[in-house]
Amino acid sequence: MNEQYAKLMEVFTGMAQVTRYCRQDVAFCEGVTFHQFMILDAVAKREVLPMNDLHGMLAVEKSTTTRLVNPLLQKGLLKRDKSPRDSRAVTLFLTPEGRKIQQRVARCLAAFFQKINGNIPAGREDEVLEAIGIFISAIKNAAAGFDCCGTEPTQTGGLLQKNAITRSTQQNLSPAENKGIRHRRK
Amino acid sequence: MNEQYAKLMEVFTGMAQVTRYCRQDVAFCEGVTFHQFMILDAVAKREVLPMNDLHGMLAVEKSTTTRLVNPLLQKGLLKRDKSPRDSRAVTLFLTPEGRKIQQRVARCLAAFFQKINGNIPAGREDEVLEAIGIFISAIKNAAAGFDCCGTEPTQTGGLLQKNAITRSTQQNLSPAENKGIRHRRK
DNA sequence: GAACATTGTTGTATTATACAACTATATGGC
DNA sequence: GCCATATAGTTGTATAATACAACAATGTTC
Repeated sequence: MNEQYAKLMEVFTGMAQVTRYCRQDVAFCEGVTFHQFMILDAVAKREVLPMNDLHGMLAVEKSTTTRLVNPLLQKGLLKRDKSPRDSRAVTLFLTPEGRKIQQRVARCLAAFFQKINGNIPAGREDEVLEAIGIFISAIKNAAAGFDCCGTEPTQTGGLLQKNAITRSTQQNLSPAENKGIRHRRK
Repeated sequence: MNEQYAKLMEVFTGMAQVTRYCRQDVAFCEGVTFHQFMILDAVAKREVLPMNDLHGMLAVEKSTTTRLVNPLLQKGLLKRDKSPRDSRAVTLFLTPEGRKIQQRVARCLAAFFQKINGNIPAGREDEVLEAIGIFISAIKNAAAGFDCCGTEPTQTGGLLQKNAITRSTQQNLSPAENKGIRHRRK
């Protein structure tokens, strides 16, 4: 059991390292970052993607979705439309330029993936991929509603939302006691 | 091949989601974040950990290491020492409080890990874990020196360092003239 | 001992991200 | 139809993570 713990810890460490490789602010290819490409790819797959679906795919807050999508709009790779069914909702689709970039990056990525595959012992590629899938699902399920120290119910139900636990214990540093009150503007 | 691509893309998406679960700024347990715990754990394992080793473990720049360690020092969970061999170098060790927290969080984490294991089909736990290990190594190897679109040699040799590719949209490179002004101590 | 290399910190800038408050729209009960 | 409430998205604000550059204090080499 203790050994299992050590192994898992190592796995998480490895995942953290790998994750940092796909660094968010670094352009992977064609001027888009890895995560930006994930969005392009998701849109490409669906042709027209409701913004609302993106929150879940990225596992982030809706405001974050907005901000992650913004640079792609600014670059002219994505466009927005109002949903005809619900005029609050927004859908995303690729511009011609966006489609071009998506395809180019996909080709680059395929090369990367091939290199990864080349580093997996021959014949075990499928097995390994399947195992990762299992593992990821296992984590997601374990994470859903898991509350380590009983700090709080945390029944927000989000798939991976574990927020709300004492947002940082950051004390002093910059006092900045301007705990400004929310003023309605306009 | 195209299917392989789709599968890998899905895996990366899943990893991104899972990673965000271990959100960096959110306390996981006992007031420390997941990543902070990784540091505590690393120190606990080695008793005395040279700061310099941490860069690689975390796969970050040295300045980042400094800043990631800082909150743990402030909380009194870690202390620093000068290395006796090299007075530039710093080593880290746990305070009694730090040891206590590390153990407590480790227990929480063990529960989490157990839950994960519980979500893996019975009898396949080891197989799955091994596969992840293989996969992570494969990515690391593939990432080392991989340059998607031939933007540049990028022969910096770091294990996962892929920096230096057009940092964001930043165009105006700082002129080369700031290159030789190194000595002006005190 | 001077030139260079290494370790760590600090200055600066950018991205990712959440939460709260807000706007605009939808929906269900009456 | 009208209100109360719910939902989709945006914006204000704040913080963390992170890199790179420049620096300081040491070590190393010849």
